[in-house]
Amino acid sequence: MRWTPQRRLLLEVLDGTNGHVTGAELVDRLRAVDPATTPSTVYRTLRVLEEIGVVQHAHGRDGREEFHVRPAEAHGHLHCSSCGQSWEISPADAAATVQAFRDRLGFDIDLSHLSVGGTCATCREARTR
Amino acid sequence: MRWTPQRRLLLEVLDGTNGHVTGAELVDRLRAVDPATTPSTVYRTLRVLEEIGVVQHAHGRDGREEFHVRPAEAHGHLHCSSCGQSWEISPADAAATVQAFRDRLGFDIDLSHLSVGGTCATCREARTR
DNA sequence: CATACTCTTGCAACGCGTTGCAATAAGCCG
DNA sequence: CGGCTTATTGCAACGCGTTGCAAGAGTATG
Repeated sequence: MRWTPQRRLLLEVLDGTNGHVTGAELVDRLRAVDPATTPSTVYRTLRVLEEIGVVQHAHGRDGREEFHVRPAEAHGHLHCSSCGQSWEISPADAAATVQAFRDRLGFDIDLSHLSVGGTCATCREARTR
Repeated sequence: MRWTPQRRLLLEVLDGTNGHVTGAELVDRLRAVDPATTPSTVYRTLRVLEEIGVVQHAHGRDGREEFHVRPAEAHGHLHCSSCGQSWEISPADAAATVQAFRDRLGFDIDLSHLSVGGTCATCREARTR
């Protein structure tokens, strides 16, 4: 792995980011610092960073990429299709599900890539009221 | 809702489809019948069909759209990132998960849009062996 | 320090899906 | 049947992400 200016910059920007970012957002922030930034380089670098565990990505409800920086633990995400908010699924909450799929179907869920759509408690109450 | 030739054609092609199709595949099949087919019309029509329950869509592991035709029941999908195969999650298997999220987080999972990545039993065994 | 090896970059083009807008054509009503 | 309203279409352009390829720049080596 080579230590290039572009990668240095991407890591800097990622450090200034907490939580989730889409690919496009990252490109924008990078361009704000270095207008010469190229999307292909950014996305390629993100893939490399994912391989070595610096970021993880999943897909939002619309299929767009969302990157999660330096995750303490693998965890999935919840997206409310009504209010648009999103939350992390705590490892504790996910564990039972992961276990259930492993036991019943032998399928090993990739938690880091898990993105679940639906309706959050608040929106559901607001709707049924 | 208007009954146009384009919609008629799309429904015909959907009828000749079992299981899952990506948007691009549909456009290709439609073009094979009518070369004048326009992507925007196809995707717009698919959205309409989804609203009235004829199809449902989720996103594959790469974020691309996958349409499911005339689903008997809402159900999620499992995608193996190793062999690329995909399976339906039976309502029975999904029920416990849906219930768990509702109970613990108040979150109401949209099963029809659920797409879970991971490693299938076969691939996992092949790998650990 | 110069050299070679090969990993990275930028470019240009592509693929999938979406959107705004003007033109078209369904379906309704007299 | 003919005209009217408005849903639908096609076009063109855009947004996000990917890929092939040749040029460029890290890094290790002598």
